[in-house]
Amino acid sequence: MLGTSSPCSELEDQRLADLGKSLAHPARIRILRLLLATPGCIGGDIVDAVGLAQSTVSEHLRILKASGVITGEISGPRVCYALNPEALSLLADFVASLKLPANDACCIPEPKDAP
Amino acid sequence: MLGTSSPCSELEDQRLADLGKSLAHPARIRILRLLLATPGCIGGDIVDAVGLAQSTVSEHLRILKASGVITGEISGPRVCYALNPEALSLLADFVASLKLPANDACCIPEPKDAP
DNA sequence: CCTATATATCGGCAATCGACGATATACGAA
DNA sequence: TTCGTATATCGTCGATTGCCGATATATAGG
Repeated sequence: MLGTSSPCSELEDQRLADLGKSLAHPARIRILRLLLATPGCIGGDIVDAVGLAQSTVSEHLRILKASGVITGEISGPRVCYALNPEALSLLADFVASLKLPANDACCIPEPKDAP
Repeated sequence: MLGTSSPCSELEDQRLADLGKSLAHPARIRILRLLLATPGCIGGDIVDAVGLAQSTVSEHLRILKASGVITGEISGPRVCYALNPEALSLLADFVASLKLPANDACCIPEPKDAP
């Protein structure tokens, strides 16, 4: 039906929501903090730091990786996780746009009702 | 200065996660966009714009209000919703901090001192 | 080869989320 | 007052999430 009607809303809303979801759990925030603070962080240390089961931490890492916020590179028997802050640029820009005075940042959401 | 050294970043992690959760749904992103693009205060128009049931939209508005991202002021028979971008400052600062002098030195510091 | 380590995946369970319709409440207007 | 509009809340349902233990996979080393 609609599909490509909206130039910049539908898809971007979903993408922004995915990025928000990747930040929507304290364990994932903590993981990001650890990656920021640790020069060359690896998984085992993350498990200790967050205090959850290894499988649970692995799942959080999977979510962060899926949203692109972190990268995981196999390095021998371990995996090197690293921040990929560029993935959050879209979210950062959106949040920043909310602080600007009332302007039409992108496009005005249109009612579903079509003429 | 800000905090008290930070014996409990756990609270801040939770606060950041709550803010992230408020952005973790495309309908809520869309509502924020609408509030940004609309000069006046609106209520019922939001329901039309997101295309969900009125009770569902009200729930999303409640979530946004609970996290402080928007404010709702009673204005006659309607409610005037408005952005409160300051509530997102904590999240914005956190995201920005991830981009800073980040650890460019990826990965493990070599297994040099292997036993 | 076999063993130990590190990470990923599977199965299951309780809790939360998102959606809806129905209903309740608050206010202005007639 | 009563009526109509606008928003909030309630009850319920299916889907998803977060957590765990157990197991699978991959690699380094003996």
